[in-house]
Amino acid sequence: MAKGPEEREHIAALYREIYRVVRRIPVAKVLTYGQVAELAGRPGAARAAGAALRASAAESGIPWQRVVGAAGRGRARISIRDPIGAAVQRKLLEEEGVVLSEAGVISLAAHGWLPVDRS
DNA sequence: CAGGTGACTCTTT
DNA sequence: GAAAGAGCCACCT
Repeated sequence: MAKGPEEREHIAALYREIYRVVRRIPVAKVLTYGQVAELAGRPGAARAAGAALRASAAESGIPWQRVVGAAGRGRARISIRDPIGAAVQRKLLEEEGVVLSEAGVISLAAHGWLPVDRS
């Protein structure tokens, strides 16, 4: 494939934007991967948002636990496949006040973050 | 370089 | 409402 320097910088810029968006999510609020991608200026790149967050898990200062998968109907749910990782995210969210059902489902009406409403 | 994978999402069965 | 299909983007082999 041989990615050119331009394309690589483009992707690096996308990651930086994704991290910027995630860092702005308030405590006890969540965004879906799709919303993060959209706010980062790349609608449709939800999967890329997931990859970016996976890579950022090791870094500090990024509240990755506040990004979840869209489940439709104003609902979202933990989307990490690995049971251990999912448990970690659940714990982090509960510690900051996010309410999750036993199946890991979160109400966006209660915890969904609307950037325009940031007061 | 091509094919497989997944922390995605929406539509249709 | 779960399961399957089809798009999507970047990563890894």
